Amino acid sequence: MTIPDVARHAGVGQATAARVLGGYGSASAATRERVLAAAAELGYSTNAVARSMISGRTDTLGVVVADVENAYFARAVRGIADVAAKAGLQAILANSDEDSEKEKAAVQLFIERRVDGLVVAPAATDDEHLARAVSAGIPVVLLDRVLTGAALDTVVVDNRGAVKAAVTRFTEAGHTRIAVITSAMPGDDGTRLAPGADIWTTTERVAGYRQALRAAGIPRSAELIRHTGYERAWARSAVLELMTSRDRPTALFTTDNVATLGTLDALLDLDARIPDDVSVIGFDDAEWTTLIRPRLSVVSQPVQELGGLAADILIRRISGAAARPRRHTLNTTYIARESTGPVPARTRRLRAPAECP
Amino acid sequence: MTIPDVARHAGVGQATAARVLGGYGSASAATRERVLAAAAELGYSTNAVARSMISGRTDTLGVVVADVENAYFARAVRGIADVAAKAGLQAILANSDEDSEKEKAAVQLFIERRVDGLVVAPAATDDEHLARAVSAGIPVVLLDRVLTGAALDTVVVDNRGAVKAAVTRFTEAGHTRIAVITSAMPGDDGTRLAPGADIWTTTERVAGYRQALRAAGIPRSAELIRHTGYERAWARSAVLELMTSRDRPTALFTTDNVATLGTLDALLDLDARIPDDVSVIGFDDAEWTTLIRPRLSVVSQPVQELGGLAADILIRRISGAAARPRRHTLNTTYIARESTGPVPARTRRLRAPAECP
DNA sequence: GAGCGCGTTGGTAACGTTATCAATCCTGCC
DNA sequence: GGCAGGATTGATAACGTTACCAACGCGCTC
Repeated sequence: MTIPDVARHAGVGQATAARVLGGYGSASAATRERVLAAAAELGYSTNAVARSMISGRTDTLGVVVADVENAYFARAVRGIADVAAKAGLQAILANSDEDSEKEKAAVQLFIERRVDGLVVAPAATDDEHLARAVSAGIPVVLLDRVLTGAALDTVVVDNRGAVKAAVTRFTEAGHTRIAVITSAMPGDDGTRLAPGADIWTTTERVAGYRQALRAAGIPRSAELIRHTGYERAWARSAVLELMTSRDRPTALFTTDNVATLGTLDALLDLDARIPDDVSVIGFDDAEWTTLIRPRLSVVSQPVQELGGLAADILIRRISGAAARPRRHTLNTTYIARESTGPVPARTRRLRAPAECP
Repeated sequence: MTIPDVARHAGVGQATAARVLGGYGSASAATRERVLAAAAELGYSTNAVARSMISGRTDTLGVVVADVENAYFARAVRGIADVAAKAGLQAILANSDEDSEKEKAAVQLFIERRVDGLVVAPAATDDEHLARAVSAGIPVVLLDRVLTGAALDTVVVDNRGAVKAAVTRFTEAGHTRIAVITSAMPGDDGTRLAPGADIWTTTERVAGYRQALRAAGIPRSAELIRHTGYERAWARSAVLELMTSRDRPTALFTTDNVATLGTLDALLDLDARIPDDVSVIGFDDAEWTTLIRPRLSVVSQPVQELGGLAADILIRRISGAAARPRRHTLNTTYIARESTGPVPARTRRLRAPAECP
């Protein structure tokens, strides 16, 4: 069922039927009614593909995140989809799994689909693929992560400052053995990153940790920085090892969801008492942080707003806003709960559980 | 940059350039090379919109769920997107918020977009909008929920059986005061559903609960069925009220994520000891269920497989499979952890915390 | 040497909409 | 009564690709 069909059935010209059905131009009340009636009778539905063909717009946004299953990205996607829907756009989703090749392939597909805009949480460290999108006339907004050197709108939080402030609470409470656990992919040893695994967010958070230590005059020690990879179980075993080592840390900062989960797994397995044996602060609040005892203190970020703002900027760009791309930094909040305390007088020996293979 | 441009630049006919770039038909190695070189030089990228225009396929799936932010749907969407991506399709996402009007609007949009297939977790109780999609040649697969009377492929778990089995563990342990908490919208009192809020999944789970009671010869009592609405805080206050009432339940079954979260909030606020004061089983395992003490016993469902299977069926339909639509039921697993125990000898009086406004 | 078949090539129609422009109708006014 | 001017109408081009078909050249066979 196409416009010519409806036009014939209503006894009007194609162009007239098209105007009524497309809601543009003018038509008399009488013809409008006849066309609408004919359309209803024939079960006509607009072909958005043909419309996009000529209008040049597809009313879609491409969204590339690491993994929707991750609560952080799920919330961000929700924020994007909500704002997009309000503007009549829909979101097409792609998961990169932090793999820059997958990300590039997804972006290429989005360019071919002629999406109206692109929200990307970049795993890649270069922006060639994104520049291609921009030069194809597709505005791009970066989410969660800055890409240095790329002239793109970017929506982030002040990761470095937030972590510095949080870790400073540790140092002010007297902690000097403070470890940081991330779920970035480790290189040879766990204290360095695998090539290509330098996600901006993680790097910034570790930098904030370093700044806090330096400000407190605490010498840095490499073995307290643990990159554990994107599986919860890997974070668990890294922390298990860390916490049973000689001169173990008395405070842990986890830079993300997965690291936090694995870290708590380990502490539970070790029967470590929080905060008596070890203090913990996590990055990013989750639905379960008030369900555990003690409740987990966290750095909370406005994730859904982050996504919403990204979509908002994109929509403005799509409708022609030409301002210089800039970085938008949203505020984080430190939520003090009960997982932090003073340095234990004597560090109790923790025993790793027997591992079952 | 279009095919005619590339053709001109390469000094070949349009059709020849089109064949090389579209990867169909035949072309000599020499011309292929020339065309590809010209395309690269001009920065040509296929226009998928134009391709869809004539091929009739858009290589997209429409996905309608209640809310991606909900871990259940996030996992399902991930399953769908993975299988789709493997087949060269991308997923367009729409959130219905359990609102059947939003769902219908989203489906209509998807029809206009000419998506190749549709995965829907229906909030609506009729299937008129879905029938429209089918008659427009778009195959539809239902996810998580059955729509009685609709001849559509459906991917679900045996909710009734799973809940019956779980609740039977309560009855076998001697519990007789067993409550069920759902996050369906309540009607006038909390024990009935609001009009239009009868989501199949919830109804089935409550039916399973009823069957288990009947099988154990326990008379049903309406005040033990609580529909609390889709906000965690609402589940909390309902449980607060329930657990401080006379003759309170000694076992709680929560039918979903949100209800489980709110229920645990309430029990924590009441200082209720699990399972000494009250036993708890939840539906659907979450990442935090092993993080709380005692660990939460749950009915676990293969959510990602559910989504993957839905996408799989859809893809088969798209490539022409004509078998009669049927229901696919995946298995759930009961995971026994530590949140269940025998009936307390004497029910300890629980005190509601002072509410702060 | 003519004919046949196959790989290659190019011209052109088609997909279903919106955009453009000219033609027509109607109304109000001088 | 004639005419200006706006509202309404319809024919047709255009978007960029794939589908279709005819034409060409080459090697091979009879």
